[in-house]
Amino acid sequence: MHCRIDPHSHVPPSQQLVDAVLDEIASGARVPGEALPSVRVLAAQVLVNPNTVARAYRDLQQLGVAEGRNGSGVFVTDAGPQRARARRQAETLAAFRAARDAALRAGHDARVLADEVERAHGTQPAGGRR
Amino acid sequence: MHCRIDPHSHVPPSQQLVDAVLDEIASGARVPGEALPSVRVLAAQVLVNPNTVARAYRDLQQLGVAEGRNGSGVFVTDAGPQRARARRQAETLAAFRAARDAALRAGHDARVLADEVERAHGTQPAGGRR
Amino acid sequence: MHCRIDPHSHVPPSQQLVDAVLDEIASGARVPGEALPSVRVLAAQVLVNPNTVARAYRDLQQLGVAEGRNGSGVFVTDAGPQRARARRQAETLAAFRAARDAALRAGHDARVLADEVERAHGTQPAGGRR
Amino acid sequence: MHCRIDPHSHVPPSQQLVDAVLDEIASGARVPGEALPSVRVLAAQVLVNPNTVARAYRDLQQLGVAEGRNGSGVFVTDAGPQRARARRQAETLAAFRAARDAALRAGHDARVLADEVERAHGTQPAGGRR
DNA sequence: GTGGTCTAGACCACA
DNA sequence: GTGGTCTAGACCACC
Repeated sequence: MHCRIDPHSHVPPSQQLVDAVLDEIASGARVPGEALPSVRVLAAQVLVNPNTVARAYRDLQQLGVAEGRNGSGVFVTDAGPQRARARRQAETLAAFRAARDAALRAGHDARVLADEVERAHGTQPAGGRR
Repeated sequence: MHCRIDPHSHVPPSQQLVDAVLDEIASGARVPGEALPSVRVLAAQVLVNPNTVARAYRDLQQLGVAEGRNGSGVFVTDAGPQRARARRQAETLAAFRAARDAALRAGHDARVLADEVERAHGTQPAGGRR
Repeated sequence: MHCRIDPHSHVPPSQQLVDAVLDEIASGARVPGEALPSVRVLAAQVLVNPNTVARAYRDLQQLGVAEGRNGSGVFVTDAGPQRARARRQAETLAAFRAARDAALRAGHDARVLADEVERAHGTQPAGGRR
Repeated sequence: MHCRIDPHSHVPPSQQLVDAVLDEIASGARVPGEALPSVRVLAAQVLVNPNTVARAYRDLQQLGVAEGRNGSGVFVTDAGPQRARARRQAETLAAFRAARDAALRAGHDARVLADEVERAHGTQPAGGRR
């Protein structure tokens, strides 16, 4: 899991985790039937409380992209990749438009912003993971 | 003040107010020496508690963008427009980049995103207000 | 009236005015029977609302150092100088000790502070007005 | 936390708390990484509303002297002692000079005031805590 | 348990 | 009328 949790962000850590896992599933980095990292392992890795990870996993199950099996862990569902992709694409597009509007409203030039996107294209491959 | 407070957003209402006022000052819709809406009036207008508006105004003063004059109101400072512009431009650019990265990571095409920016150029004039 | 009202101070403007007038009476710059500046004149001079001056004058009368006569103004009482002196000396000494304690607590050197007092002696004559 | 909140003072309780905490950090009584008393505990201790303490802690964070960690408490930052010292020394020196001027203006003798400082030297050690 | 924010209502001082 | 602060009690998310 290549992600950094920003405790100063307004979006709560548990949701940052959900988004990160959705990204991994959507990008194919996690395939159906594959297990997610254990709660305590992931908690140690991203430096948050295990309860926070547990909550994120619960949310992922509620979204239908993951399922908990007895006591053996949490696994990506068959429908996971599709749902994750749909959800993340819709979310990020909406967020992108909102950020674009705010930036234009603040006086940024549309050409400069478009250039920010084009330039990032090489640096940040579309389907890759961070 | 043309703004809507979204109580479901993760960003707290008081900060939404701060951002809205910064936008107005940055865009020139409020000029130095001009009074902001009174706490009570704005509170009634955006349907939040007066304390929430008071907190936003307090933050604006702390940013050096507005100053409260004892019993007569809160006014835009001389340095207000400059500081508001600088702050909003930095904030929105950072948010734009973050949203761009998230969108690319979710699989959106860079050319499509760039097009989103270009197309919005006419609809959303750079210096305009919402 | 040589005084500046600081609207950013925690001590309210009306009390700053009271202190300034007490200083003048205590120092002998205003003698018994002498009229204080009219409310509106003083208000214009120190850039505060006439109500604020009126309140200060009311407080001065309540302290017994000034008395309002019919409609002709507010005048220094016979006991004014004595009371003003007593009050200001007690107040300023207490404030001085408190400021001294806070400064020492913050790590300032007592010798340096004492020097601040000695050096000011020439600059700031003891019985003078600012 | 050895402090008394004076509800009759013109300086608001939340700022009295800020000053008290700054004093503690500046004096070394609280070291970087150390937690401040919890909002609720301190509120009970000094007999103010928890919101008042929360506001003081918020101000301390905004000064860069403390940082809130999400659910575990508020902690002194690495730069805390340095910033607290700088701020308190500047504040108390300014207040000392103002009190000195007022005392001189009220007729106190400079030598007596200087003596007040010297005499307190033994009683009130420079780096000590109250 | 922790802090962070909001709502609601009050008081104060100034204009 | 204005802003500024406090109190009181609630909700949320994290530890």
